[in-house]
Amino acid sequence: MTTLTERQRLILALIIHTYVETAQPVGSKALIERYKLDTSSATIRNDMVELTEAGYLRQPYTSAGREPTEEGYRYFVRQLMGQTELPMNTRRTITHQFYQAGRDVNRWMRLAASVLAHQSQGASLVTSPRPESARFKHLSLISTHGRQVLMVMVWTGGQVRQQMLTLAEPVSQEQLSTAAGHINLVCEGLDTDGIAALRGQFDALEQDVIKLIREEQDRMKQVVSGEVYRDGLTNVLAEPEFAESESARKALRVLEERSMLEDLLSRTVLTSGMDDVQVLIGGEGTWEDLRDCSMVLGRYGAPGLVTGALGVLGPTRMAYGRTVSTVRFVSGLLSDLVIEMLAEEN
Amino acid sequence: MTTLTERQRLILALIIHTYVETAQPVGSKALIERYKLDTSSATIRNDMVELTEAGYLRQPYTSAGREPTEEGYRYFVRQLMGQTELPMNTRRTITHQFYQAGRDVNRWMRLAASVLAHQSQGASLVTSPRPESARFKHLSLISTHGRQVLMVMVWTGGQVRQQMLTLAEPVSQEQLSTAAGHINLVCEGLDTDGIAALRGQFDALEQDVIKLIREEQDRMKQVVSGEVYRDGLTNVLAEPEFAESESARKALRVLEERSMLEDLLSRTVLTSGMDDVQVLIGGEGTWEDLRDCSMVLGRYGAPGLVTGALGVLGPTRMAYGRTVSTVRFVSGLLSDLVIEMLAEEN
DNA sequence: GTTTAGCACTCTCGTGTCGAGAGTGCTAAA
DNA sequence: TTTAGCACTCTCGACACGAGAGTGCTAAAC
Repeated sequence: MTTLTERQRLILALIIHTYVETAQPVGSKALIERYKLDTSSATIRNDMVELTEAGYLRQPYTSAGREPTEEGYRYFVRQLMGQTELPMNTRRTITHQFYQAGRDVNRWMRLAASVLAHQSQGASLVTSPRPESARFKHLSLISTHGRQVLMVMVWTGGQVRQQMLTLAEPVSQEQLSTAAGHINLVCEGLDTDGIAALRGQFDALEQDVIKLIREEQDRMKQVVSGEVYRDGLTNVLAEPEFAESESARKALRVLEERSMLEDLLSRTVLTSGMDDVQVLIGGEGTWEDLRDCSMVLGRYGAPGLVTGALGVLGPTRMAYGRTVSTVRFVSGLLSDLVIEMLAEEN
Repeated sequence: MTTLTERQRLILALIIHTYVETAQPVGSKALIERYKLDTSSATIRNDMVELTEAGYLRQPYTSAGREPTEEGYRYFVRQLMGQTELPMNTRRTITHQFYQAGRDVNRWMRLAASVLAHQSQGASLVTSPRPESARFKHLSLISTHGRQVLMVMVWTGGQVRQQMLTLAEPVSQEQLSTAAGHINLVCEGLDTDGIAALRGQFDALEQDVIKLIREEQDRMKQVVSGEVYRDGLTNVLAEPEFAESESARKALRVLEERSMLEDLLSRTVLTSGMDDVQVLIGGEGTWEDLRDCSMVLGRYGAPGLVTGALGVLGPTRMAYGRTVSTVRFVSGLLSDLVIEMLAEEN
C-alpha cells in the first residue's frame, strides 16, 4: 500500500467532513466549491482514484461521487482526526449539571446518558458502576412484620441494596440492631473472601444475614449487573441511513438486549484501560447487527474498585471527533465523581 | 347515526381481525374466503358501504378494500371485543417469574416491562411505584469521612433512598446512631405534614437530617419521580406502518422524553381507577405525535399508598384484545406484589 | 513529472406511459 | 333483502426516456 501524499490526506479528511454532513456522495467539483481549493477538479479526481484504490473511498456506482469506506473512517480516526476537546463553556455547563445532581448515582447515570445523547446526536448507554471488588460497608436490619426483616446493605462505592429476610422465629428490633452492630464491626471493609474467612464467629441469626450479604455481593460482580441507562434512541432514527427501519431495528436491538450488550461490552471496553476511548466502526466485522453503525465506547470509575461502561451508537457516518471527545469528557467526569465519592467514604 | 345490524358488527370485527394481521386493506371477497362466510360478496359490500358511512371504515382510495378508522377501532374496543384473559399456562409462567425475582422492586419493574413487550409485541413502559402518601419508616446515619454522613432512608412501600449530608463539624458514629434512633422513634409512620408538625423537638444535627428527609419526601411525590423502565422499543420498528422512521421517531420520543411521558400519564391513568385499562387510539386527537399509534395504559399499586403506571405502545392496528388482557394481568400482578410487600412491613 | 482543460461516456433519478389486477358501485333479477 | 353480473376506477410494477451530475481519459500547459 503506497503512502498517501499530504494533499490526499487532506482530501480524504474533507470528503469525510462533507459526507458526515450531507450523507451524499461527494464529487470533485463540490469539494472545490465548498472549501475554496485552488487545485483543479481533475487533480482532485486523480487523487480520488488513488484513495479509492487504497480502499479508503468507494463509488456507490460508476460516475458518482465518492463516499468513505469503513477503512477510510478508520484511517481518519487513527491518523487524521487528532485530539479535540469540547468547548470550554460546554464542559463547564455539563460539569455544573453533574455537581448539581448531588450524590445521587441514579441521577448521574441518567444525566450522563442524556449528555452523551445530546452532544453526539446519537443513542447513548451508560451502565451502573460495578464494584470490581465489592467491599462491605454497613448493614441495617429493620424489623417489619413478624418474622420479616428488611436488610439494607451499603457497599464501598455507594451501592445500596435491599433484601428481605424471613427468620425462623420472631426477633426483636433490639436483637436485630445488636446483630447488625456486630456484623458491621467485624465485616467492615471486607470483600467476599474476607467475609467467607470469618465463618464460625456468628450466631444462627447472623449466619442467615451473612449468607444473604455474600449472595448479594456475588450478584454485584456480574458484568451488566445493575441498570442500564439509555437515551437518545430516537436520535438515530432521524439519520437517513436508518430510514428503512430494518437496519435501525438491528442496531437498537444491540442496545436493548442485555445479553448482546454484555457480550459487546465485555469484549471491548471492559478489558481496556480507563482512559482509552474505543471506536468500533461498522461492527468491525464481528457484529453483524452493527453493520451500518459505529460505536464509541469508554470506561469510567476507579480502577480495581468500581467501574462502568458508557458509549454512543450512531451511523458509520458519524462526527467522530465530537463524539470521541464527548465520551472521553463524560467518562473522565464520572470517574472523578466516583473516585471523589469513594474517597469520602474511607 | 343508525345502529348497526348484527351482521355489520360481525363484518367490522372480522375486518379488524384481518387487518391487524395483514396490514392490507380488506376486500369483500377476501373476507368470504378467509372466514368461509355463506353470504355473497355483494351483500358484504353493501354492509361495508354502511359501515363506511357510519365512519368505522375507510377506503384508502376508490375501489380498494376497506381498513378500519380510529372510530372503528374505538367501537370495536368498546362494544365488540369483550373481556378476554391470557391463557392459563401463560399466566402461570409469568406469575412464577415474578415470584422468583424475590423482593427486588427493580427486577419486578424490568420483568414487567419485558413481559408486556413480549406478550403484546409492542413497546412497553413501567414507572416505579410512587408513594401517594410517603410515610417515613427508618433512617440509618453512617459516618463516612470527616463531616460527611451517608443517610439511608426507608419508606413504607419499600423505597430506599440515599443522600449525602455534610455537617458543620465532625460527629462520632455513636452520636449519629443516637440521633437516628431518636428520629426513628418520633417520626416512624409519619408523612410530610406529620413530620413538619414536629418542629422544635430536634437538636441542630437532627434538624439538618429532617430537612433532607422532607426534601426527599417531596421529591418522591413527583409523578414520574423514579426510574422509567422500557422494553421492546425495537418491536414497533418491525411494524410496516413505522417503516419510514419519521413516524416511529415521533412515537418513540413520547416514551423516551420524561416530560412528554409525565404529561401523558398524568392526564390519563393516574387520574383513573386501579383496575381500569385505558385504550388511547390514534392519540385521541390530543397527542399529535401519537397519530398512528395506540397506547394501552394501566395503573398498579395500592390505592392511596403507592401507585405506578404501565402501558404498551403499538400501531393503531394492534391486537387490542391480547394487549388489554396482558396489561390488565400484569397490573393486577404488580398490585398484588406491592400490596403483599406493604402488608409485610406493617 | 505534475497539473489542468476539454470531452465523451456512464449511471442515477424523476417523470410519464401502459397494462394487469384487484375491488368497487350499481343495476336488475331472484 | 340478497345475489349475480358488469363496467369502472385506482394502484402498482415495468419500461422508457431525458436531464444532470460526475467521472475517466487524453493531450496540452506549466
